[in-house]
Amino acid sequence: MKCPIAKMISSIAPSRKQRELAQRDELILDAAQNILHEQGYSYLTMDRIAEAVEYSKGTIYNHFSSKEDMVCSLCCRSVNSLIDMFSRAAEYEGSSRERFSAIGIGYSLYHQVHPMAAQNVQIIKINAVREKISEEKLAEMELLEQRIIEIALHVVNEAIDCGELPKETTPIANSIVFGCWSMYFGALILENSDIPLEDLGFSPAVQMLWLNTQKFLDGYNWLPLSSDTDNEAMFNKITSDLYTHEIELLNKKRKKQS
Amino acid sequence: MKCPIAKMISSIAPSRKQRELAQRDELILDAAQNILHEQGYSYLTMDRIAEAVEYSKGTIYNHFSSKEDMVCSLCCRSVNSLIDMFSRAAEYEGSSRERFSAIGIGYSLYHQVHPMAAQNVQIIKINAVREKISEEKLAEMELLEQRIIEIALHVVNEAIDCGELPKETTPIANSIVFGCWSMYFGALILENSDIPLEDLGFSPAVQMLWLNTQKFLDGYNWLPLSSDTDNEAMFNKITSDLYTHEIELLNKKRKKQS
DNA sequence: ACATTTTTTGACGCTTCGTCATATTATCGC
DNA sequence: GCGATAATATGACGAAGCGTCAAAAAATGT
Repeated sequence: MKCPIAKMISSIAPSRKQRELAQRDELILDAAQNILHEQGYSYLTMDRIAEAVEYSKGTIYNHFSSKEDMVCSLCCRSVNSLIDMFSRAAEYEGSSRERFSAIGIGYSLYHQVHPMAAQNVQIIKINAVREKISEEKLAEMELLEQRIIEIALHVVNEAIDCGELPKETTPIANSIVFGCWSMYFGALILENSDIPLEDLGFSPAVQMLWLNTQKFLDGYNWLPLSSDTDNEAMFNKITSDLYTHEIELLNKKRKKQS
Repeated sequence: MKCPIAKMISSIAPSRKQRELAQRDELILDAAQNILHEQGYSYLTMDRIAEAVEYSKGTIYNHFSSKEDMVCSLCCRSVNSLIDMFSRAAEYEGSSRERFSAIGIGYSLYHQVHPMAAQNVQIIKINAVREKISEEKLAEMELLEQRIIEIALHVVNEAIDCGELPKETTPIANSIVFGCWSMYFGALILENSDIPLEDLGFSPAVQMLWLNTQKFLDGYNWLPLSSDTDNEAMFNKITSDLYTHEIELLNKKRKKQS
């Protein structure tokens, strides 16, 4: 439960020592991420991390109160990256609907490049795991989640304000964000677990996700409707305008695999 | 890895011994479910289960090759219950859209009554957990999943056949089923993990889920559109026509809690 | 140069999983 | 019924991993 170092880092004036510690935080997280990536979650143990960073286990525990705490920190890094991507998407020049769609594409893309990030999120959503994460880390996570929701919500509200998304009797902004969040999150997990979706007759998840998002937004009458749009062109334009970097990484990955 | 008894049960002629063993299977699962329900997943250990059923640990391992295998079996039971509910929903008299909506309501309802079932599903979707489940059990699970998807898919195809759901250039039946599956599954997990959705400004998940499903189906132009329907009345009618039993259980649960 | 505080270390205790040699029970031929 | 053989049950045990803490080492202050 105790984790003396972590608390120090969060103070305002970053002394040399504090910087060093923050740096080691990252070092440890990098090592963990590596192990996770190369060998999978079952192989991730505190002893192995300690060995990888060449510090003792005790020192690791000065940075992270538990293994779960560490995985949660990895998730925080992921969400931070997502916040970056979402922010870019939210400022994309184009219709409000394009901006919102861009967020979805970003989410898909990020998790294609970092499949193991998805696993981590999945893991820390389990209550039995959550109860082992420190209060502070959970609070940090919640804050980040709040921020990322805010970004999506903001685009929806812009759409309502400019009339591209009709106001209804019930407040819908939250429902739309929640709907997409759950849809993308659910698809991610289903895609990521070894269930052979293709054997069950499904197309690639990303493709269905794109179609479903458009239909979902159509259902809310978010203009312009997908029937008035060349969706494939829109997808490609957004991707190349916003996410060239991610596409490059993805291609590199695919080359490596083959 | 070995689990001699389990294999015997699956043979065709059910002798007295085999019936006894199948019964003990259930006994163990019930005990596990109980512990899970009362004390949570972290408290679920093989020793405790053994103690609860008054058999030794070795005997438990004759029935289930691992703890994860057992949780997966619990999930199989859940999916079987869901298949029952879905089948009822698929035969509901009413429009195809009502039948499909009824499936969604069933899913929501089931997991409201059995929140811990959701946790189990969540857990066995994690790859690090999956790799500890026996091949046979995973195959069983996949078969059940296939059957349940089939039910939903069938309703969609009926809708296409009778013209209530317009055919499009791309095949959409799978996308619709996958879209709902991921949306419900994702919402379930988000709702179930201790994230305070309400603090983030969200309404109850079930409510949003219902709205979002309707909008989603509207997007696909599945007739009759929700704008031409009294959705609340429809929700209530389906619930009382099909799920009185579940509603009763839910009310009992609520009474207990207060 | 010494004292005090901070940080690091890894051996240790504890929990849990899953196994396997042994004990117990059931089955069957006679 | 009875002894032999097969099937099943048992729980002590080894292995692995988490998290702790007293003691060692390093840093800091005087």
